[in-house]
Amino acid sequence: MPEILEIEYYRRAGEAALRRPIKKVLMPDGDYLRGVDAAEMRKALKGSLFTTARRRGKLMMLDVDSGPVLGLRFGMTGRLEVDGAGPIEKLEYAPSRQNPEWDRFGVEFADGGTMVVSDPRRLGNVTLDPDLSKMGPDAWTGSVDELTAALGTSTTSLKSRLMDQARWAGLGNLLTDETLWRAGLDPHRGAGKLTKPKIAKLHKTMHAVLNELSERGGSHMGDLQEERSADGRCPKDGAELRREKVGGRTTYWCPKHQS
DNA sequence: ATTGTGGCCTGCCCGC
DNA sequence: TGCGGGCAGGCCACAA
Repeated sequence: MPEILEIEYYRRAGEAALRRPIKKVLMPDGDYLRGVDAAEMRKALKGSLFTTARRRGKLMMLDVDSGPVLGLRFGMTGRLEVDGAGPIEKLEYAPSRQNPEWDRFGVEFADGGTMVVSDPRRLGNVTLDPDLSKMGPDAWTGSVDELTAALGTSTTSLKSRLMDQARWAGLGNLLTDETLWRAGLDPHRGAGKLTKPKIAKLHKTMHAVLNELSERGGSHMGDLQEERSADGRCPKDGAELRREKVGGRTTYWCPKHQS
């Protein structure tokens, strides 16, 4: 489920996990660790505490006072729970009922509380010292110039470029569709073919989407969302929405006003 | 290098 | 009610 907005909710929730000594590292699913084994992870966290909760794109990071950085990626169905509660949100596709079997990683604090990553589909992962060099600017804070650079002269579709985390980090399928729909841009349009004013509009629209949907409660709260189904119609002009794969992802868009 | 594709996993929903 | 197919908000390895 999570895109940049949800990861930001998790980051905020993660602030409740700061400055609490870690008593135990919970690793019920060894495969959930990437590039680090259970012993190394335990060594890095046990007896230490988190000092900062950060985020870049869809990557959440918790700085550990002893030096390492814990990286959390949530995949499509991951969620973070601190002291048994997740941030308030509606889970559209992820199972809404919690199941302890889906706990993949966590820590138990000396005070008895916990921070747990639950991920039914196991597409997320946990790392130490995540490599940020292959990640683009954060979509929420990136500038117009950075967006322009991210689009570059690429001939790939605008949609797939916006979702390329190595160029522009944070947008997922829903936020991209909502943004392009509001900006009146055809998702198939060549990424590197936008005029300067179009890029400026895209940037402005994207920020409006992020700020607005963040307040509404998440990536699934877009104006387009409820029409994301068979026979969906454009909320702007009533045209029948197209549903097709763009950049490998199911895409809804309005052929009447997106060009 | 860049771009497209398939696959990873599992749960859920819909139609039969 | 049960079953099978298709779907899923992400990301990575791989091939062309």
